Amino acid sequence: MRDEAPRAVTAICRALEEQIEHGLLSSGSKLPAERKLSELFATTRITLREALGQLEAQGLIYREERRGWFVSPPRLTYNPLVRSHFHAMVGEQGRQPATEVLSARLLPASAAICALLELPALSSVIQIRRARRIDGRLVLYVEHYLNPAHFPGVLTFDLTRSLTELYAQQYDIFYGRVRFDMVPTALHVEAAAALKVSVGSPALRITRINRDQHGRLIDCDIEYWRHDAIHVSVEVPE
Amino acid sequence: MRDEAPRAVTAICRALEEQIEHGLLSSGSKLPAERKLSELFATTRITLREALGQLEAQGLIYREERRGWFVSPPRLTYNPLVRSHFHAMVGEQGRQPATEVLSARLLPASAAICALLELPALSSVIQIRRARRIDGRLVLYVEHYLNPAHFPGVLTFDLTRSLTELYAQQYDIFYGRVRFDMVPTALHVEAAAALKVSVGSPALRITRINRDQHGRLIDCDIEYWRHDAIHVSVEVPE
DNA sequence: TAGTGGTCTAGACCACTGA
DNA sequence: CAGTGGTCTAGACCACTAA
Repeated sequence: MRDEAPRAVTAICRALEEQIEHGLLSSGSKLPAERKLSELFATTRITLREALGQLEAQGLIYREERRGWFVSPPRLTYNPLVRSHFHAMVGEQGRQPATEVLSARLLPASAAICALLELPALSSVIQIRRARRIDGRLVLYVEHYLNPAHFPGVLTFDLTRSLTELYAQQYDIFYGRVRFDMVPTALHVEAAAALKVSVGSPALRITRINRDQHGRLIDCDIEYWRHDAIHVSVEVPE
Repeated sequence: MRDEAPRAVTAICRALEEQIEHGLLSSGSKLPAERKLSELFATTRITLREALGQLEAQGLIYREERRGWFVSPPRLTYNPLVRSHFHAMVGEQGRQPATEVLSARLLPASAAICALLELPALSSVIQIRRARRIDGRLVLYVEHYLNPAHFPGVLTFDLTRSLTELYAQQYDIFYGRVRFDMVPTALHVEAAAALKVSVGSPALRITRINRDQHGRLIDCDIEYWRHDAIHVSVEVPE
């Protein structure tokens, strides 16, 4: 049943795993070129890339589009039960956060967004698209959709900040009930482009639907995390 | 920047997605042979398999080792905050659960298990390995590790049942605090063999560390879910 | 036993990155 | 501009599944 075939792909994976574990290839460092590696392991690039793909699936290495393969840094711990935001969470774990705004505008809500925010047909929503980094590495692509009724003039503020803080300081709005939905999936074209990785890379999609202190639906986020950058932790009390 | 290249792989993905969405290929049905498909799309098997791999990453299709490709059924909703167990959860969602025991025995605890259960060095633990199905499809491989001090004679019972119920009925032990850790990763050799899929298939690993009503660490589970079979949902109260 | 998926070879061209 | 990754071709053999 188990045959432990000494497949070429398996052998390459083992060799690279071992080098990484023992710190010969340290977190964030770049692997040699694919052609170099395929020569080193006496195989073809196709076979070598299959091995790299498996290590990527495991979350041990990752790639940046056209730049090569790198050793994955440790995962960020994400606790949905703790009210926090990206910058605080990353900082608390001793890492460097960064945010860039890709676009921010009012647009017609798609049917899916209308459903999430319980808006009537043909509503407008404020969409904010952002990309976020940890220690310089792009790890998260987010689309925020805000109910414009609650956030007049929000597009005039600095949107690289935490929205949580902005809501509190400018609108006296705080998060109340929140619903999280997490689905392992792959990056679509837009998310892949924003994170500078190839379409179809594995990802964890986290959808958040947020209510405020009065129980009103105020906004929702659709987050795409690189699958190797995150670790979700939930502590359930008695 | 965006170039929307009409790549062969992308075109194949689009075509198959469209057929699946419109129900021409229904949930659970088998795709034609790879050679047939590569002929149909006028390309090589390598290229075709790249496209299938992307659809697999998205969770739209899955494969069974050496049996072919199938359209993925809907995901099971998994809510860590709701105390339930596999059979109840699956049944409530209108699906057919099934469990098989792969092995059950007392063995020396690995260092990792000692740490999770806070056992002294060189302890023994009870290991139960099981595979679980939804509507006939293998979706979950689990390793349970029980502190033997709390469960004398547990190996003599029927272990295809829910352990939650067994603990309650035979030992008056109920779950108290529970800690969940969820990590997107790939299936290792044992898990892949149990689920009859290829090593390195994407998966969601959920580690549960369970305490009883007295706050004692009683057991832990290491679950490997097929990544396209699950959808984690968490509702956070105010 | 026929057909299928799993694996591998040995190349090729292009677009882009980084020096 | 050299080198790299992204993509693709056109085959091959083997082990296993299903009839």
